[in-house]
Amino acid sequence: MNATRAKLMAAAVAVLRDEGMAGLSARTVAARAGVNQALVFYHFTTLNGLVDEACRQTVDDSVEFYRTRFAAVDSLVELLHAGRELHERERAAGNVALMAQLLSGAQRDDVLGDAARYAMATWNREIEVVVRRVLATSPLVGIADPAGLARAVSASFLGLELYEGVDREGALAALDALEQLGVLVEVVDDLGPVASRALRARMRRTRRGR
Amino acid sequence: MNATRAKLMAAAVAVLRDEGMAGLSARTVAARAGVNQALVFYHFTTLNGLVDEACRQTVDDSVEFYRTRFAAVDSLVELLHAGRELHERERAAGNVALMAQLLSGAQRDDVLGDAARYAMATWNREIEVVVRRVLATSPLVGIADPAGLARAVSASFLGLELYEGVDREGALAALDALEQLGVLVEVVDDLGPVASRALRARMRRTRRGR
DNA sequence: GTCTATAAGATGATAGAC
DNA sequence: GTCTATCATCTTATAGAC
Repeated sequence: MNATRAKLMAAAVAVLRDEGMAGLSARTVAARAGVNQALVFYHFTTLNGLVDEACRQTVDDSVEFYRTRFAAVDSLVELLHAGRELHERERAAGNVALMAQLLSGAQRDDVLGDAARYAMATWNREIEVVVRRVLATSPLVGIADPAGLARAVSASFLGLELYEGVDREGALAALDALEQLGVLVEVVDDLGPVASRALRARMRRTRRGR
Repeated sequence: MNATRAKLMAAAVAVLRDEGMAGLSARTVAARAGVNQALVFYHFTTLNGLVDEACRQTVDDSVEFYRTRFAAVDSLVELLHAGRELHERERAAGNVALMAQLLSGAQRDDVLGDAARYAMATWNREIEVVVRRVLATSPLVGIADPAGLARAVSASFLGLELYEGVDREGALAALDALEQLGVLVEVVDDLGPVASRALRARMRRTRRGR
């Protein structure tokens, strides 16, 4: 694979992480890559074309990295631990900030829109498999919706990352509170069969009541 | 109050909602307001100054609108209903999209950063009061953190709104799944005193174990 | 493939007429 | 307060030399 292409894609990701969509231009990216600005258009036709490819590859790499880790998860406790580890690691790598900026820019541009849809779908597909497997042995099976939960989790992480950009302490407090709620689900998960049955009956009733 | 000032502020909010930060410029805002571009700088000194004032006022107005509504909430069931109503209404008004774009732009600009901090703090303050009051009569009192939960809720809504911009169906599925989990908390809330005590003891143990 | 040079246009912001 | 006209700077993108 071409070395300049790779340098430009890495630089595009770096600029989006550090400066956001507002700081992105063919010139800022090229300067970061240490190459000439015209090469952006030679290799990727348009600036958004570069962002598109760069984001897709970043997501593919991340998801690939976690595939084996996810495969080992088969209980809610393990899922909470894996989720925390994933979040810490992705955050440190700046990948969540990257996604947030991509989604933000995607509201206006169709190319970025496709890239954003691809990124979210790739993550959601992976998360949904794990959530589905974990829920299978939980009292919540048949009640909770794995596809919806997977989407809620990834979207919430995005929002938390945006928030962290302006208020780090507040975002950390939010994460702790969510982990707390995760523990609640964990406790429910550990209920005996009688309590489980009662809970499920109660939730079915509440659902119908809405 | 000056009419042109008001028109420019309304136009800035409209542009941010419909086109995002990427579509914002003194010219696009002025065109939308039906006034000359130079007036942005006459009235607000800089473009970000205009965005700053416009966002602050929008947040103040929204929070003010919900203050009486929130004051009537004193149970988890009511909180879930009020939250759903608030979300629908704010989403329809485009205020969540506005916040998401503000937060996105705030990663790079200090003026927008201040505005974003103000907006989040204003919402969080209001939500936290309600969460605290509701938790007071819940088995989760002393376990769940109202300040953290308030921040988690507002940040998650932001992420969901960004996600909805690229995948409407996915975002709606996520919202439904979250409402489902809300029902779970509601069920816990309705436990009798014996079950409550058992749950709290169990959660304390789990917390220490971490 | 990579560079320089440059076109064609958008941007924030200001000066000055009215 | 509002306008026109303008500056300096930045943008994406291309043409053509090497």
